[in-house]
Amino acid sequence: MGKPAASPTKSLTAKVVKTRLSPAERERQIVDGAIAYFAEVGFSGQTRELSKRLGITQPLLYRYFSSKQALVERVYQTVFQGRWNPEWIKLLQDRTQPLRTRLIEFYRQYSVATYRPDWIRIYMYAGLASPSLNQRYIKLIKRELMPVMCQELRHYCGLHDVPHKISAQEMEFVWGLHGGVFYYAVRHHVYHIRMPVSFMTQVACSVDNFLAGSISTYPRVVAADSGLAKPPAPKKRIARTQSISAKSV
Amino acid sequence: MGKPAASPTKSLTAKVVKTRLSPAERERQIVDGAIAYFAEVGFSGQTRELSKRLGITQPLLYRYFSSKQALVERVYQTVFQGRWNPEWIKLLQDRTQPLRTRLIEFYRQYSVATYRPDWIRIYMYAGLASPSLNQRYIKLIKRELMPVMCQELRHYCGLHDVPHKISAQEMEFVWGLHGGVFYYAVRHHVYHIRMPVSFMTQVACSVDNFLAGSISTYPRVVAADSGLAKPPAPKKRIARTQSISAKSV
DNA sequence: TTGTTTATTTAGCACTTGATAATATAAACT
DNA sequence: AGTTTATATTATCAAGTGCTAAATAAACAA
Repeated sequence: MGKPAASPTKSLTAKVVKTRLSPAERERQIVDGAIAYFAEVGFSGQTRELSKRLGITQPLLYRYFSSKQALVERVYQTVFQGRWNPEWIKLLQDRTQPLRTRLIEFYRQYSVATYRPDWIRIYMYAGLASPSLNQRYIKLIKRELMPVMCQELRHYCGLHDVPHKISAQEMEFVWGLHGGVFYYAVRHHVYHIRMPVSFMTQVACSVDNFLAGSISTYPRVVAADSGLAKPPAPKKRIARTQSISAKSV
Repeated sequence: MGKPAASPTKSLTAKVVKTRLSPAERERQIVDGAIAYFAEVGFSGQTRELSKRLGITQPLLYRYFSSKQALVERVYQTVFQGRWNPEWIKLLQDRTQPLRTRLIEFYRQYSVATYRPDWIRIYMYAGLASPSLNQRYIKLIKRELMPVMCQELRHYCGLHDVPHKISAQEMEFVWGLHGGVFYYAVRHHVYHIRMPVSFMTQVACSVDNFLAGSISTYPRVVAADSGLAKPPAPKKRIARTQSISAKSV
């Protein structure tokens, strides 16, 4: 069975007790290990290497998951699911606090839930392999988070009685902040850039700048939408957009 | 040799003219194909499938590249190299134009060079597989682009005679804008999200908000750094940083 | 103890995949 | 046309890879 080279003197300590786990426990262990492993090497990682890291044999994986694909999808599901906390909406809508405070606190909590190496890496691997899951996640953000942020931003900017629905331009306006914060996390956790400014310091700074600018910028965005969202009749001149010197290069 | 099923009547048209390319041309063709292929499926893509797409046999790849790894590195090199145009610095420093105009024009040109599916996807695959290349690229941005943007931003905010060097906090401030713009491109080209607001419209909007906020925010960032960048003598109280209500959730 | 159940391992199949050597063949040069 | 040169293909290897069936051993019940 074992390698004949193993000296018998070690047999006392070498007799590794292979405990049999309950199916539920073993399954959880496999999923956890798979998350860590696939986050590290991507979904083209091998089942043998995964099993090795788990300290089990490779065929055992197939007792719990019918195929590698099934395991991968379980990893997807586990990672993407339950990352959204509905409490965040209430937090953002709590107007007893300044919006600045709410946004900063939101990003603090949001980052704890999602901006960690495992999540971000699997998020990126998944997005590259097949973007449908990311699309769904982004749709969640777009549906749950963005309208609330826009609503609070309208209030913050004194736009109290804007009749029309929140527009795509307004959403995109907020995505600007959101994307900047996200990319900080990517540089940090995926590219392993040394970040001289802490995440929360940077969030505070970004939020400050975002809000300070919004006072003058956001009303224009809100106003622009109502009329310009759909084709606003081709009244304007043609050469309107940027025709900045094409001199260079 | 061939499949016996092939009817001889087809031999006239079926005789595909396999043109022999010059080594330089063939090599270029392989690299181009490899960029497109690896951008699509990642670097775990197979050499057989790549050769199939190129319309050549798989061993032919090994006449031009000693190993798959060599080809991959050539792809890295080709994609990452020569994306940076030094003219952009001059463009950004041309104070005969408003900073807003310069920033928008910069992002127009920058996006043409880098925010395309191939580049972004390979950038992300590379970053996940081994971040060293991305680190080098980000270092380039940090060294060439960020200081210039910060300098122009100082000028824009009327901070004419700031003695000290541009700080990490200032750089990070600009990364906020840069990251937001980048993430737009990721959502668009990697996650294939339908973007209802065009890239340039969104860039203009982000730049506007960034600049509008900077007037009040950036001076504080610049000032904060000079003293606080390095450990500023432990004079201050301890519980200084964020102590935002930890009440929720 | 003995038997039953089932988690876990051993052994191995079928296929893929990077890589190589031998061979064929198109172009270049007498 | 005949010879040479180097491009391109065919055939194939060895290691890796997802997956399966049978053997083994731990837990539990009689």
